[in-house]
Amino acid sequence: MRAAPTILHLDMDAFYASVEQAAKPSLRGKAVIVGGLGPRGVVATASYEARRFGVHSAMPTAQARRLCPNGAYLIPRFTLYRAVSDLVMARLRALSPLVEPLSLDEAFVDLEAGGAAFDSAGARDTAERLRADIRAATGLSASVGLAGSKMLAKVASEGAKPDGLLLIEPGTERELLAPMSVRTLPGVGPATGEHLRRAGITTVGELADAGEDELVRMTGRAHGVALYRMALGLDDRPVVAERDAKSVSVEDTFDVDLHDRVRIRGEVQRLAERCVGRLRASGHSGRTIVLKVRRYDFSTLTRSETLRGPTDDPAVVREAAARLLEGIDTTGGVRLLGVGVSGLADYTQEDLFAQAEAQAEAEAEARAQAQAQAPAGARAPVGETDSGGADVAAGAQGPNGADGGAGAPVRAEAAAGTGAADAPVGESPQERRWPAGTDVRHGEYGPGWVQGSGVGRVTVRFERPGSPPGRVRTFRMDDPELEPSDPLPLVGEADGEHAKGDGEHAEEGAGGGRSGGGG
DNA sequence: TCTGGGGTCCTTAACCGT
DNA sequence: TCTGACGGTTAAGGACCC
Repeated sequence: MRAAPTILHLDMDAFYASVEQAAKPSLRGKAVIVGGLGPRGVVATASYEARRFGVHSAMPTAQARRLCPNGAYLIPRFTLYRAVSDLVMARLRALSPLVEPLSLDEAFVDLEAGGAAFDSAGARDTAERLRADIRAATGLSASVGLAGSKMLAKVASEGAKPDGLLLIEPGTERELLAPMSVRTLPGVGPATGEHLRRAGITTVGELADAGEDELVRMTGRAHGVALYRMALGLDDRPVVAERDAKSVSVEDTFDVDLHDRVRIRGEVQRLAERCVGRLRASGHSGRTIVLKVRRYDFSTLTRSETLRGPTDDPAVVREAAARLLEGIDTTGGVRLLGVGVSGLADYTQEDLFAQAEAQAEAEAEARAQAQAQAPAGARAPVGETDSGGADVAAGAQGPNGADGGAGAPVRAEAAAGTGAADAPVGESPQERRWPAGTDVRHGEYGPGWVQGSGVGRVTVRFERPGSPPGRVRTFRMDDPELEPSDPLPLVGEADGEHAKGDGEHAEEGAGGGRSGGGG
């Protein structure tokens, strides 16, 4: 009674980069790198064309530019990726109620639970239809792994990439795994891999031979047991739809290290506000406030404080974060700051009033106890919770249209300035930023995207998902005809229209993608 | 120009109460 | 009363994943 290979793992190929290529016809077949573009940015996703140059995720963008100077470097556009992801996940949910998303571009599906397949042939069939379906809906390719467990399905999809399908027949898993590197197992990263290598273990087969006791001794209880089972191909974790979030956090890495204590305090306050904004948006409150500080030498400290009860009051989180910061030595400089909240409860707006009260009282310890106990029944009208009103407004200044902020955290001061009145920057007031990859619309030329900018100019390529590669034009940064716009759907109202296939050599357009003023 | 951002889970240590 | 074992909670750090 071995399990039929009806656990499916789906992995979209080079997802962010593929979406960009689908959205920007001139980039198809070109090296595309999506990630942070600042001096400390890293690559989130590289297209397969870029990987041929040795570029891969998690590599510093600066290094990627050295390896692949002619690639197109773009900031991530999460709103668009999320929209595409929703289309894909909807396809999966049509197959089974048991869909477990791992990220925007990956998910497990229990086909048997949905009645979509009960044996190898059925699973293969379903998976091929799914891949075709996803391609039709999004224009993107996906790789699929099928096996009797999550771990093996994932190993299979890895082997299927790109644009493939691989099914591991029950009974063959041990032989299949044995020669593979220990690093192919989920949970074995650089540290554990190196640890095992020093013990002379490099393959999954050797891992299995080592035995459970030995592995537990080497890597600890939980890890060792899991490792041994995986090495044998054993994995009975179920596919679970809907898992609750356990924490919410935000962090920013700065272009240059921060030294000024006042500035550092200010940034922590901003991060606390942002964090609470996200916390509330998710309908949660939380009990433990965490401050994260990465110093100039990359050493990372965290400090946390657990409150008496959960809160979603920005003032409370700000103050806790400020307190935690006071205990940290920042001489030498700070490269990253972060604020998080964990110990989540799904308290929502009604509890705000009670929370604020409880916290105000928190200093007076004895009474706080009584407060926490108070029934949540005292639901205050939202309008009355003064603090509530205030931070709703504060939260509202963030999501100003595009979520572009995600791409350029480091320039937060400038970027946040778009909607906020708080920009203290006196000079160059109308200076707009046009990060590479941004969607724009021009009054005369229509939709396009920013290919690069610098020295007061911005270069835009006018094309859209359904169109042939478009042509490039350069404008002044403050051109009134030019404005940011929302992304267009990848597949949709096929704008049939003018299919003017003029030559307009799109070639070498990618080269222009470099945004740096360097050129 | 070294090394993002958002998470999860595990381990260890300290501390408290039984 | 002293001591030890043990469990739960909190805090800090680390590994890992996409």
